[in-house]
Amino acid sequence: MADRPAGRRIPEATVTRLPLYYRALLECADRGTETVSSERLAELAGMNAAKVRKDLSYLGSYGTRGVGYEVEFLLGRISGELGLTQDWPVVIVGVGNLGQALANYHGFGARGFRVEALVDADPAKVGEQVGELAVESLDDLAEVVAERGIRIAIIATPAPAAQEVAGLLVAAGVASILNFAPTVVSVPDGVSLRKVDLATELQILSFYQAEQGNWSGRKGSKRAPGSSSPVIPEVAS
Amino acid sequence: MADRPAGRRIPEATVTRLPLYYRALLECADRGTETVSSERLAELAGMNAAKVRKDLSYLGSYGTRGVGYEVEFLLGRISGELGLTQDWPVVIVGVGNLGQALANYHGFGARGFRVEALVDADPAKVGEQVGELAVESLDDLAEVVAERGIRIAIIATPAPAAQEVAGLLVAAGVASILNFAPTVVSVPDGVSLRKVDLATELQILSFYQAEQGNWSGRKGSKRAPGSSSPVIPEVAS
DNA sequence: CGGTGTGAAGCCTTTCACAGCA
DNA sequence: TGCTGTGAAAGGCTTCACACCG
Repeated sequence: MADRPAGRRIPEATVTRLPLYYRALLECADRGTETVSSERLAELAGMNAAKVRKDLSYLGSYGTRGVGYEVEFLLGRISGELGLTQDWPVVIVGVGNLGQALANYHGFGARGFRVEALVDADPAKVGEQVGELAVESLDDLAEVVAERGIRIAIIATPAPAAQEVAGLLVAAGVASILNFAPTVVSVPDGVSLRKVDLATELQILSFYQAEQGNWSGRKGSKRAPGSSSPVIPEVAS
Repeated sequence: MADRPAGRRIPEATVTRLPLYYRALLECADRGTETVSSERLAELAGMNAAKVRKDLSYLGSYGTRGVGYEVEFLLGRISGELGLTQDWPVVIVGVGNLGQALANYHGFGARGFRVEALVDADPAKVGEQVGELAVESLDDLAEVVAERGIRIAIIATPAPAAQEVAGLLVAAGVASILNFAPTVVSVPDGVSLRKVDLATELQILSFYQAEQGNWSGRKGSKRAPGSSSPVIPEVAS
């Protein structure tokens, strides 16, 4: 949050890139670098310098001409904007292959997210231990979400269950959902939804693969989208 | 492939949506529906009708005015375009939590991709059985890729190994890479690269979450963003 | 000088709206 | 009449290029 230049809205495309800058800046900090130029930052984030400057300008004018950006300061600025100054408790719904892998993925904790609960509809799975957590019942979802103040959820169920689970999550007070189930899920206004679809990503690659016979200089797929969204995503060079 | 209207290039944004239409059409086919209107298809794919028509028009004019699109025909058209008429053998490099989950994920097989090999740099993991496959050594990567005609790879290694693995893959002849490692990877021109970054996705959600105090009608992010796909257009290990 | 900050231009994507065909 | 196909308009994103400042 903090005091971004009044009335300035950060474009969606920029928002999806802030985490990349954040990661790049963390690397700089680890190495003890104190300032970075937009060019260097672009290199670390797989971007180009003009885009970096434009993006950062939405946060305010925090660079020093002739020098660059202060790493620590910018880190604070971005983590504030991304809401990473606090730890977000997260619930994962669906404890299959993917759900378990996500539960054991330590990249979340390192980035301000704490997997606080695992939930599954299958009674056979309830009670099972996964890492530090015991799987809880879908019936207790509302309670779990409310008690632990959870606002962010990950859906890792099979496709047919996803929409129903999303409904339960929203009813329980979750405001942001990351959906891994390969199906369309809709949520009411005011709830954020992003999706990650593994098979879809491969199919997109397959398109360019198939196209390669008559290749004619198209850039692979810098992703960005999105898809990333994500996909965006985002380099082929 | 096939005879798309000569000289017509399919925009990147459209390409990322073709898999969604494909999935929606498969649902229609399952239900025995023979034709769909752009409106219905939009609903099933979480899109709007105008966009669907525009997107499909890049494949050629295959709808019937006053009626809609023939499901079977369009399925054939899209799967041809996406190169799904053949099965693509895929190699997964990095058999940690995520790599294993991906190896066991049956959504790939259902969509024209066959996980044909698992590779890891850790000698302790080599030989280990994961599902139907035995883990092979990174040292044998080039051989594995060449012998099985692999063109598509998934990187599910820790971040520090990703760039090196990408290099090995490209050298071995892989032309499309899906990167789950949370780091920037660069590849030469002509090689397609997409990325899925789990922590990044959560951070984007976190942004909108943090923003909610001063919410003012921005759509959370129904992905497109991207996402990535997006659904994101996304995971890491 | 070197590197930021930013108008302006250009490109891509989405949306609109309606002509045209089954 | 109903729904596609598509020009045209609108909006957003990226790139350019340079004024400005430390």
